[in-house]
Amino acid sequence: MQIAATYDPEGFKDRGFVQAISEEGDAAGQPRAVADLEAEIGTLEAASAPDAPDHPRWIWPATADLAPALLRRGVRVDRCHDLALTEALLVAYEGRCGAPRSLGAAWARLHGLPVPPDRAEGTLEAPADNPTTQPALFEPDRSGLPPDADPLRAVREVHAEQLRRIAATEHPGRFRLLVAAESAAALAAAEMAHHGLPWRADVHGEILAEILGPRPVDGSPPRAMAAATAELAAALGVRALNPDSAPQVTKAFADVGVKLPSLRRWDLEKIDHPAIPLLLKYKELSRLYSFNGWVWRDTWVVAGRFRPEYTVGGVVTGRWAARGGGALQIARRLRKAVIADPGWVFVAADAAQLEPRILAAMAQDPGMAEATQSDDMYAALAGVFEGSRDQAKLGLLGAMYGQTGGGAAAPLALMRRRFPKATALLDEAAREGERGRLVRSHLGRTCPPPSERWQSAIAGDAEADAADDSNRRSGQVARARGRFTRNFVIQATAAEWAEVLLALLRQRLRRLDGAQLVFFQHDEVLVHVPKEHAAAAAGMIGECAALAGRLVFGPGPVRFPMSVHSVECYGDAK
DNA sequence: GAGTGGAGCGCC
DNA sequence: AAAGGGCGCTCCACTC
Repeated sequence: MQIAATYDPEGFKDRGFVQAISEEGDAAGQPRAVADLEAEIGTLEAASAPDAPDHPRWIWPATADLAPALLRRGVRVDRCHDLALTEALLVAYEGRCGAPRSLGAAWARLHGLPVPPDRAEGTLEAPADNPTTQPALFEPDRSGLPPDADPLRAVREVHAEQLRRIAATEHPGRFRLLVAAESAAALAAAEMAHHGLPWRADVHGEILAEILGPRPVDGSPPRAMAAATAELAAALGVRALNPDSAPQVTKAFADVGVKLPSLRRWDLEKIDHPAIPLLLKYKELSRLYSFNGWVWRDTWVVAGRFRPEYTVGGVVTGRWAARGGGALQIARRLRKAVIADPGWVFVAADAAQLEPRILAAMAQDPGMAEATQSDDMYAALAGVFEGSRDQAKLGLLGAMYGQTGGGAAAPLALMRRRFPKATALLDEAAREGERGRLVRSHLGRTCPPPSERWQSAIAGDAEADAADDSNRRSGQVARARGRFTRNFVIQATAAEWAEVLLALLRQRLRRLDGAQLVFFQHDEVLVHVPKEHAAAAAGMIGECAALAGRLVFGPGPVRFPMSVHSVECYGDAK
């Protein structure tokens, strides 16, 4: 059963409307005003089992606006159709990537009215002392609907129109799966933000103290950083130096006769001078201090949980973005602070070599598909690449990233010869990009059109006097676009496979009392679960990975193995 | 003093 | 001759 649901944009926070609608998107019941929309949703969710045929699928403006409030009240929703996320997928498919996606925008487009811009998402505030703080009585309305519009009717109309547009895509079944997975992912993201990632502030503090020294009381740099700065200055023969200042560092090295091509670690490591290791040491310490130091811990770890906010579809390729605390860049050495509650464990799973497997499945390349039978594709292909696993990895990754030169040249040539179908798929995507065309993932997520810079570089090509220079530049811009589209088809399809996996896993984990999804990072998932359920959760992850492969690509030979570990500490997972 | 852009790092 | 995709975050330098 599908139920349209929306807050009353005019009313108190909790007021809203619901109405049953048919599979085709038509009204199938009377609209009802309810005094407490969240309670109403909870009641209807609880009225039937999740796998019952009449269990609700909520058609609503935006999961990100509704799900947090529902979770605060203990309401867990099973399925939804997120109109804003779907609208974003559809406008991108139709070549208008980035067009406003709110319910109000979609409704205005439908009626030929001026389209309001999306309301900027508020910047994420550091969490308050009490993470369950009640929201304000009036929530700002983000729907973008004009005040005189009937919100329920807008939901109904936009939904019906979206169903029509989905049916008009080249592969409607695939697109429907994409919409379902994206909507389920939004529910999962809200749940993860609600649960938070277990984080031991005391263990974090021990790591910092060990590496940086005691916490400074006055905002001065910690002991180890001050020492590294002093040693660096001494080695360069200067009295004082700010190692974070590129001009100062460049000049100090120049004064001792060393020309630095850049301050990147990669470039610095090639230079033989006693001050270089000191500079690298400083950069390492400084990164920890400024990015994940005491200030970070005190800001983001509240009541034993790290609570970032995830943005589903926040990246053009369909990967999630995260705001707050750099959630998708948790440094490896800090994962020691991610420790399960007493009696609980993490079941940590990551998809092994996901992107080459995605390529094998998309391209239906028999040689690559054969290699996916192994848990280590690169090792399985070493024979093809003159016995070297490293060369196999270089060839596969280089082909997907658009690398051409350097050490990758030889393995890329082998890749081209031995896996022609896979190479052809990538080359085709790159060619389309270089011509300014759009490319799509397997399920239909579509890349943005070329930037203005790209357009003007190509256009400027014809007019420029210095034709050589201009040609070279426009060629560079076109090739950069080609590398983007080449990678897009793989990264975007990998992201949708991962979202399908997440959607399946989220459903299945309901059977395990207490199990919580607490972290998701592109191809990796962390489940926090009572110890006695760890084996069951691990089994579910493997099953869901295999099922995700069949749902996205249909039956086929490509394997998607997961590497799964039950650990008390995330740092022990790999 | 606030805002912007680039450099650089580290996660996938 | 060389030519690697996506992000978030922090720093500095620079501009207004």
